[in-house]
Amino acid sequence: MTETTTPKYKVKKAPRFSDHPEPGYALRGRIWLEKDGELYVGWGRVMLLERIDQLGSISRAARSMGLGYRNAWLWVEAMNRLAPAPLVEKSSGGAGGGHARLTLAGHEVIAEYKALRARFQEFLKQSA
Amino acid sequence: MTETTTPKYKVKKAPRFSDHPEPGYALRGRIWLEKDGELYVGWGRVMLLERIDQLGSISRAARSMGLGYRNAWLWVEAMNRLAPAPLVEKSSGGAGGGHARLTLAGHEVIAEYKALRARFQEFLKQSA
DNA sequence: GAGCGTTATATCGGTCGTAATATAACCAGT
DNA sequence: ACTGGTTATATTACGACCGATATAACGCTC
Repeated sequence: MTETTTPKYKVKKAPRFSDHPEPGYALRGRIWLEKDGELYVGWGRVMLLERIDQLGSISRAARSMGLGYRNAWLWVEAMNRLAPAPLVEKSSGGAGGGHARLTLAGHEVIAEYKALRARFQEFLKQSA
Repeated sequence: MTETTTPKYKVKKAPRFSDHPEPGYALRGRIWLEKDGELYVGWGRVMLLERIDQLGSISRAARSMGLGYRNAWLWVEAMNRLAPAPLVEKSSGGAGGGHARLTLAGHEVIAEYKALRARFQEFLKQSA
């Protein structure tokens, strides 16, 4: 008999951002900010904010990072709702169809999170 | 008209372990160990190892922490496979139906991860 | 060898998040 | 007015993970 090597169980997954599946053992981790237990800012959202800042629109930012527009829009919506002041200023219609720009608060959040993340990466490296 | 307040979108989630949904802003995070990009040890798995050590069986450990036996078994299987040496020693049949015990390596992994986690908690507190 | 509780394994169904798709609203330019 | 690309929103479909369930294998005890 051909004994089709029983496929066992599959365990893999495909995380969304910044995965460097190195060989051997590795210490990995994630950090994020919550507001009242709800996700406020994480790495993906910060990347989105940066792209919006660079490209001027949610849809372009989403496309550029392989993210669906729907999700991108939901994320922006959530961040604006959870932040003390909106991070992204949106407008539909008009020249070019519309646009989205970062507010000062948006830029600040990017800077804060990236600084935090840098310290965290350092922590992971130290602890490895 | 009664205008049934459009339910909008839902965003909530229900993480598995150690969640303390505090009000206001909070820095949260998770760390885990991977082997070749696959999850090796995380908080849930360490909890499982501890329960196995205390209760002497996978099924009792699983029940005690509201985890399905299937998952508990899969986790143990994965950990044993990914570890340099098995963390859990299993045997079926016999007195009591069978049992599972931690190896020395199992105890070491628990200690290592918990120490790491403690440092991480400290990091989160400092960075908040 | 019958019983028992555990390990071991397969299968089905629900749930949840995301992808894909579709469509409307918007509005400065022309 | 019409155009064009974006924001805004709903709907559907799909795939992964988990819970529940079922059943076999195991081996000590009686």
